[in-house]
Amino acid sequence: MSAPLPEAFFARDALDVAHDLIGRHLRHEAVTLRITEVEAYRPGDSACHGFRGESARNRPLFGPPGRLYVYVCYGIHRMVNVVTGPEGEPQGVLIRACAPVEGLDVVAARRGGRTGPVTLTGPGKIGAALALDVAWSGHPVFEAGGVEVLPGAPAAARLIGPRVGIDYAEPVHRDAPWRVAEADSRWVSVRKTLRPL
DNA sequence: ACAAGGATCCTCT
DNA sequence: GAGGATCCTTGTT
Repeated sequence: MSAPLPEAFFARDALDVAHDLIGRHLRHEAVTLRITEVEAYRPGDSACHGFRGESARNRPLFGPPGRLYVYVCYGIHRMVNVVTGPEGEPQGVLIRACAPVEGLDVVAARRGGRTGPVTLTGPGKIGAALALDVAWSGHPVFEAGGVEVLPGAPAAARLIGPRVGIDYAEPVHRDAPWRVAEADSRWVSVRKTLRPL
């Protein structure tokens, strides 16, 4: 039994938190996952949802750190972020892929009868596996009893590369190596644009 | 009230 | 490797 990482863990720049989150655990009820791939979205970043100001959807991004920011993408997928940095600055880390630790049977049951092996590579699959929706947006991850980020074991060997699906961003942000993944893990998406740290 | 587009996923070839 | 699915959020009339 380990306590969740404290609020202060998330009160840093999104890129620092992104690197430090690889190998940590994400738990919701019976399901525990090890984080294997993330992306940092930062203040002044034209790919960040907070770049064009605050709205009802992205409000948690501007709030204090250590809270979830959950939104719906393409009308289907629930994307899970953890807010970072000081209150007032829009920044956070998107969870893109995980490895199963516990509760894989529950995850499989949540896949709506879909056949084939359960995969956790891709942000939409993480939201589904943890049964999160936008009602969880704003929920703290440093308190026991809901969604928790646990210490796990940080990964020393990492890969970095550009983020996925943000071609609309300014080139300086589009090409920035703000995606981080665990090296030597099969639970990583879009591997071809990643390189050793 | 409406139209447009999206930090994706899955199923083909 | 390419294209369609699918529906919520946002900004504009």
